[in-house]
Amino acid sequence: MSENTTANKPKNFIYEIIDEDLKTNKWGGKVCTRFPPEPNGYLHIGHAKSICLNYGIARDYNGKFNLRFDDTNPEKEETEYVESIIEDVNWLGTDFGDKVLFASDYFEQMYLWAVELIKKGKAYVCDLNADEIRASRGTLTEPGKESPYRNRSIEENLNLFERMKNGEFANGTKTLRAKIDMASPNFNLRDPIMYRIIHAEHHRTGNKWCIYPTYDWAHGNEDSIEGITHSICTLEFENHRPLYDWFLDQLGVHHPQQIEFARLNLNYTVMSKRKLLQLVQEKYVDDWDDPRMPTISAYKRRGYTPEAIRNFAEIVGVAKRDALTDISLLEFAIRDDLNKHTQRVMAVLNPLKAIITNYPDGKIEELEAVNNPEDPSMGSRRVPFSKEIYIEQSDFMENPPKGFHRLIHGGEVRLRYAYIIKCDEVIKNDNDEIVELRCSYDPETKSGTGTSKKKVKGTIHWVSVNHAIDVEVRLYDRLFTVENPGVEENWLSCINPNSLEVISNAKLEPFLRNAKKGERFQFERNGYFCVETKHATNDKLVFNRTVTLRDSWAKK
RNA sequence: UGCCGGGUCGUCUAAUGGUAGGACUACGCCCUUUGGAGGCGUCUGUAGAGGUUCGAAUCCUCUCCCGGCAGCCA
Repeated sequence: MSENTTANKPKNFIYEIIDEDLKTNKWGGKVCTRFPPEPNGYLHIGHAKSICLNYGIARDYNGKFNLRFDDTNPEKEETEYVESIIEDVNWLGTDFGDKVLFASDYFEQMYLWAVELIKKGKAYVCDLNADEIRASRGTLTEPGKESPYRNRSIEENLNLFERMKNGEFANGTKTLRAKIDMASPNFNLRDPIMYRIIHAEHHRTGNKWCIYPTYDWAHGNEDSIEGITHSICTLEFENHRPLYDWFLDQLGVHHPQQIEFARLNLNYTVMSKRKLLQLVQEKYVDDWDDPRMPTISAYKRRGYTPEAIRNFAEIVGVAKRDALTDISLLEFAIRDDLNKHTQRVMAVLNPLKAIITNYPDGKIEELEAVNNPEDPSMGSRRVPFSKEIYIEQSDFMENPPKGFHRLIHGGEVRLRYAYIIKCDEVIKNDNDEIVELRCSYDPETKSGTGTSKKKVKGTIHWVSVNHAIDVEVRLYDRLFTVENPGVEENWLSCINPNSLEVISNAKLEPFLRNAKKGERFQFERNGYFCVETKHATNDKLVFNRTVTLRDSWAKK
């Protein structure tokens, strides 16, 4: 619980607030944070930032971190979402104690507190309908008008509120409102609604309740009940803080400090749950975990690691200014992690057959290949080499541009872990398409022998034809063609039509035959890939491309 | 035209009256049996105008720009 636990970390303004609180003993040395999702959709990378922030604070200060579902609206919430959220929060590696918490477990307490406010003359039952309330709220420049029901007696309010709870009234016919100030420049203080009548089945409380607390009334109560010290939320709640404070002050209960920070926005994607839901419902993507989505489950399926996500959260930092973060920061985080930890392997995505004419028929050599040059402890493997191999179509050019380091007609290139070969002949079909290469190899140039005097500019990967396994590979690109689709009037028209490319006949070295679902590899010179966990058949392995390798040649 | 926030390299983020720094990106060089990784280097920034001060990104004033707020959503 000391400051030096964070002494070597870069501090954001929230850490500074907490340091100061510890110094002044504001909370008796306690630090308690929470992540309070509404179970109305899947978690996305922006939520991951919030989770990392809140959990990171609890961890760094030896405090406590709660996972609490803000399930106050039965019409939008589902158990499926609760389950996915728990899974994602776990996957990120947070420790939220021995149980998951729910706002719905506090409904009784909140009801009692509402009664208390009525008794203090601070809340009243209002018979205005939604339209009438909107009409009387005023505008940006004009104050609102007080409800004609604002000055009901405490007894009448108590009676009416109980009858609301008992289900005597239809949806929308009555609300419980806080009696604050209809002339406040802050709309949130113009007699905000605390309870609305919703006759709907709640995913946890069933039909026990037909009145449900609004966010404004519920949220501070939830934080208070759990003993939260720092209630961290995003900027759009800044205007709600005075109300958060007002409720807690009226109640005289534990009063956490609300602190707002700027939510994460990533370019070339959308981050609103509403939009993500629409992408799913209208089938622009597979599902919430479609690898093109910015959801946690999608990143997981695509091959991202929790470490990379956490590191990304660290890299983007925490501040109050609005930001549109470049996706390259995320890609850096995942490459950085995968580079250090993944097994290298050779895979030819778009095969072109090459026959090494002077290599003996039927001969097979088992060549040694390093598994990970970044980590010698990962050892090496044997890769079969033979007369017929596949190389990448893009590794051969008849009319190469200046600076092309790969195979050309009459030129030489090294086959990774094998020999230097020379292209002697280009075979084409009737359509003038290259269908095969005839090459010759130099036996003196075998990899690792140190006998090669030759120097070639390029090294390309390959797979032995007779040993190759056929796999499907899915290449993903950004889901949108514009940097900030979320602000476009017709954002759906900005969807990238080429965000998914399926390659059904990629060739892999046999080492991968028994790759397990979710396993990650680097396909040398191509990128990082992982075995698909969801839509894959048994007869063929399917790989998802997590991210490409940096490619300083492709950029020209 | 109301209230609340916010403006620092292309992007994200530090500097809390005392040398505007880091990461990413881009570019260049070195190295390399992955055009990967790694190493080195370069470019680019305090929204504007005044003021206070020996000294201002930081404090004051005015201006400009951006975001949020008029759900019985969160």
